[in-house]
Amino acid sequence: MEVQLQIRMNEKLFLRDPEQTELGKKIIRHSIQVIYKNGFELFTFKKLAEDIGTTEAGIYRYFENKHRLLIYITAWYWGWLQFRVVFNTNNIKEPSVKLKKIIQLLATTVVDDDKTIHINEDLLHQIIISEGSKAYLTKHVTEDNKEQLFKPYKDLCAVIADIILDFNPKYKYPRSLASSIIEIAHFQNFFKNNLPALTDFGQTKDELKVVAFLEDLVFSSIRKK
Amino acid sequence: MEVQLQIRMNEKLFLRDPEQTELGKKIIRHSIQVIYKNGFELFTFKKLAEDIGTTEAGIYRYFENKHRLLIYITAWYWGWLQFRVVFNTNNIKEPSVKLKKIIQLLATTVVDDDKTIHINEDLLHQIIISEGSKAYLTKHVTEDNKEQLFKPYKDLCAVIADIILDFNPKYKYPRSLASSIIEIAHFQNFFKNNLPALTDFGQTKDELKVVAFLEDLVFSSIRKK
DNA sequence: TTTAAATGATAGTAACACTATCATAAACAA
DNA sequence: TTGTTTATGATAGTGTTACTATCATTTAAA
Repeated sequence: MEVQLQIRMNEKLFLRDPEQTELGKKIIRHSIQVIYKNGFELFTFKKLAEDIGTTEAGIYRYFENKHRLLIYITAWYWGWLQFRVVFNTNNIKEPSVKLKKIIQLLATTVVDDDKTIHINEDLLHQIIISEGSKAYLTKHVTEDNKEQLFKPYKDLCAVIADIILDFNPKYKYPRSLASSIIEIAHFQNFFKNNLPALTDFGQTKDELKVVAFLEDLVFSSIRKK
Repeated sequence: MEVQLQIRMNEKLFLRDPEQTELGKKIIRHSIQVIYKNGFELFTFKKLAEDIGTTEAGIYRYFENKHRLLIYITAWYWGWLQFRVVFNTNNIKEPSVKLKKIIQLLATTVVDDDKTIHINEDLLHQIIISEGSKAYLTKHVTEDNKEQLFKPYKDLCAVIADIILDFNPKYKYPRSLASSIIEIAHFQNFFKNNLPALTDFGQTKDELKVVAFLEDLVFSSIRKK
């Protein structure tokens, strides 16, 4: 039996649903590669079109602009990550074990997931680390938020916050801690590879050090005092 | 007696030193306003030139491009913040008191500093929160880093890490914790105002809640166990 | 007072971020 | 089968952005 994972996306993110057509799926797959290669600032629909072998106009039929496409792929990532969190913490009773699992999922390299053929999850993870925050660090974040574009991020955050409360119902900052874990996981990963002086991990490529730092931080904070 | 604060900037950041001329100082002052108003993506040298009453070519004589200008003003901010940290923790013996002071400096609204006439520190602080990370989240971060463009950030981080070690010499992640404090202070502030579901601070504009969260996080982690 | 440096004014180019139009190919319905 | 949507391809065009270049003029330093 083969299981295919499909993540339902907010319809306001696109003009035409990219999951429904071949070209649409190509746009998603190739956009991840082209953003990874160029960085989001130098990423253009023209480059993407050339990579796919279509024209700019073709892309514009699916996405209003490159920023919406970025929100789309980040939203997809958050939805996918939430699935993995729920899946991997299922049947675990101990909230501490769940939290450790989550930290590991957040902070370590993604292994390409066969359940989604047209998305390279490892590249996507790298993009989220260096470009993800640009999805919401804009002047129009409030309007975008009203359209629920960041719901997958907020949902994931809520799931983690609930587990934190499960561990210690008296902890006062479950959501702030949840969003901080997510952001730190990405930032420390970026710093480790690009600005190592901002970390204690040196040039060692060992992601487990980020995990150890996060575990220490989280469990120190939420332990019952 | 009047004290003027001048922060020595890396010469690679500019083509002509903006501190040395009237137009240069106008570029810095107005760029903060125009970036604040438009956000960095929609900020252009043309808009800045119009705001100042000069021409695009005039700006290009000082800065290679808008990204270098962003690095310049973020670097200035880190330099200024380090000065404030050192100044405000001077003569304090207790590292815990120092750390609380630092958290407060990082997480609360800046009061405009009269020692630098041509810079509005409150606006600058707002820009750092929403645009600051874009200075290094690029494909060319490694080359920029080789030119020492992020030294002020790294220096500030080192100062904070030293105080953390002073509090607990056995703590294993002083630099990662320092950079995390800085980033969380900004992100939680941004989330509080724009994506409140990612925090526990609701729509209350009370910055002291971010301070309380950070203090709890930091002192839980670094206390001697 | 001479000379150099900084600024202003203007023009120009390649790329980017779109919008519009029309032809064709594939899918689907009568 | 034919007729009709629907998706795609191909091409063109517009306004803006991100620069570079040139030359005249004003301001500051020697």
